Amino acid sequence: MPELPEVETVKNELIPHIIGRKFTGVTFLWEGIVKNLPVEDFCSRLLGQEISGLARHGKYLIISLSSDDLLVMHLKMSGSLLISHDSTEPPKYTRAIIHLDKGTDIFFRDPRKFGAMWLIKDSSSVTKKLGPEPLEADFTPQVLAQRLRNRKAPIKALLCDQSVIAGIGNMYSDEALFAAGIHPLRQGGSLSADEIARLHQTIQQVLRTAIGNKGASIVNYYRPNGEPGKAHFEFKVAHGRGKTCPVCGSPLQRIPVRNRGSYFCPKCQPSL
DNA sequence: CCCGGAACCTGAAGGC
DNA sequence: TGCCTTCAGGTTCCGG
Repeated sequence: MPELPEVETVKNELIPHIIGRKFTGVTFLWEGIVKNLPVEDFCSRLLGQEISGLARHGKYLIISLSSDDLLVMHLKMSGSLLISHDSTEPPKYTRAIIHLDKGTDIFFRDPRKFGAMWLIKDSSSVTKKLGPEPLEADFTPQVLAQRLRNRKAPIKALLCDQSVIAGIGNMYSDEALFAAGIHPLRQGGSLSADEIARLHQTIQQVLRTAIGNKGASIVNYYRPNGEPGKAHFEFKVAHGRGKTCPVCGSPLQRIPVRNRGSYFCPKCQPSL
């Protein structure tokens, strides 16, 4: 599932292949992937434009174009962006093929059809709803404390809320909470300053390690070259169905939080 | 504003 | 073998 480390990897590995390239067309295998305008308009506006930049905001990818258009993409749960250099056949579940000059294609593969693309003029419609970037210098323990203050929702749900912090999802929230020894159902506002400092540190550590491992490929995530990431090999609890705690050996527990499977160690992450 | 649950999707895996 | 249920989950929308 693409979260911040996966989207960051896609961005980094896509950049050398697409910067300076021009759009020569788009082939749709499922038109529902474009959300905010008819696909005909989408295609005609892209045609001939040159890609000048690629940035990540939270889990969003934003491609800047030679006009003032921005091509925004979200991989949601099961999306991949795969580079093809020689007009190879698109893999199963490819929903759109973005054709660039010099023989480069990008396959937007997405088995569950949650992925999305928008063509917009102003990135603020995307960025204004996002909280701070957890790996930026301005994300301090004090900022985290302020975002959690007086919140009654489970800390697990708040970590996954993009307006609280940008880029964290189900896997990395479970990993960060385990590393910090905090129970996923603790109310956000009940965390002590010590716990917030620990959580701030483990959020950054977990995300940085995963970026170093090029993301986690549990299901449906691939790097642009088609290879899987390796971050999931270092997961302690995330997706740990039927497993035991690597620290104390207790059986991991699974509870739904906001209808999302949350794995944790009942001994290392006590509820009070 | 805050919180929780449903809906959108489809394939994999496990139970019987 | 085959059917049924559960699990996977990012985001948005809706009701309280």
